[in-house]
Amino acid sequence: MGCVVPRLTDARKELRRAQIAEAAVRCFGRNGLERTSIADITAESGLSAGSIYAHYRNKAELVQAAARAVLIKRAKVLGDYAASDTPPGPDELLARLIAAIDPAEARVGVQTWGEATTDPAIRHIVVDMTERMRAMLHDCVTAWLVRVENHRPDGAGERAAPIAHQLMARYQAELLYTALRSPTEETAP
Amino acid sequence: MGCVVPRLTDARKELRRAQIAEAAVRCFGRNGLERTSIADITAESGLSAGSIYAHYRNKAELVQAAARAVLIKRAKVLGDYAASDTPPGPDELLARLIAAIDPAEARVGVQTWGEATTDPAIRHIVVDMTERMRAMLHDCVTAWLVRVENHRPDGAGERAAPIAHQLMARYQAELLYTALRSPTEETAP
DNA sequence: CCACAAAAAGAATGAAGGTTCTGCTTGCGG
DNA sequence: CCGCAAGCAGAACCTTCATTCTTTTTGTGG
Repeated sequence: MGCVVPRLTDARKELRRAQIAEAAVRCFGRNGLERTSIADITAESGLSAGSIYAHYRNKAELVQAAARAVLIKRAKVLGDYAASDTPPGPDELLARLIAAIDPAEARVGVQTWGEATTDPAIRHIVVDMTERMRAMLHDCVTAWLVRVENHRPDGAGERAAPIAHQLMARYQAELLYTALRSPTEETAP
Repeated sequence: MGCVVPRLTDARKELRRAQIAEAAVRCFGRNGLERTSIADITAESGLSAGSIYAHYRNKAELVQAAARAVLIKRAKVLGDYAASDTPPGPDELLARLIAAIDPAEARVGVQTWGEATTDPAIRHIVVDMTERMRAMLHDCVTAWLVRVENHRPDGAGERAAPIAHQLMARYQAELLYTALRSPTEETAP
């Protein structure tokens, strides 16, 4: 008895989902969340509409997946610095984060902000990841404070908060500027 | 001979355009740029579809008008402080600007950022207004520098630039947070 | 007052695109 | 090797608007 077999292993399934999500991110970055049709993603991913709907219930879920993918990738960059044993100072940290911004992903990121203003699911994702990133920034700054200013670990946390807040603001502003700079022209020799 | 007469005077026409644009801003703030149909604006403004199309060539133009309206209003608030003869310091200035943020308009503002990533017309409006606001911020800070630090006017401009840049970043971040905070619930006693 | 054209209303149109449906393909347990 | 269900492709469907067209209203110059 029992099922004859599920055809795609979980890992394969996740791979397909990722493949679709990545194609979606490229499309979104090029044409925007709403101006991207399923047909566009179909063309970009090489899969068919039916296949896409086998992996995502609807377009909204795809948008959420794309948003998550972009934000997670961004958080990962920050995580590397946070885990580093030689934490860079705030300005240096910001500079590195800015240098790591990918224009296409910045565009999708800003688009998700717009979407988050009305879509609760997206908003949750954005707010959640923003808080997570600010926490990592906070950890980073705290570590730096302890190293450079020889702060006691307990006092450093409090001092780090406004700095982390400001870093986040400046980083987000830079994301916005990057997204607005050269939105279409990118394939120049 | 000659035309019998144009029925609406220019002032009246401009009033209608504003009426429509304001209704559009309300709708956009509630449901987002793309999820707002002409029918929605029809209901909100009390006018008919035909009438709207008599004042705006298409929806894209309406979106542009809404974006302009929101940004101009924002710039006006800043302009008042810039024109003031007792310029507030950067932190005070920022606090006042933040206090003047209207949640609904913040939402539309953020939505236009998202749209600007792919729509050249909107991008132009957003970039243009952003630069204008930064310039006003710069003037504000310069005036304050001259007053408080007794800077020579020539040196003050250079010193003001990074401060204005940072203020802008923090202001925009605050706009984003406001837009993400309580996006739907607003009509509570 | 009248006539006339602008302006408004609202139904009609048509296209676009998300979702579903119908078979064909395929890889794996037996 | 065989068969079956999952994957997949792609056409079909159907809703949802943006936009246009037709008709009615309205305000003003003469």
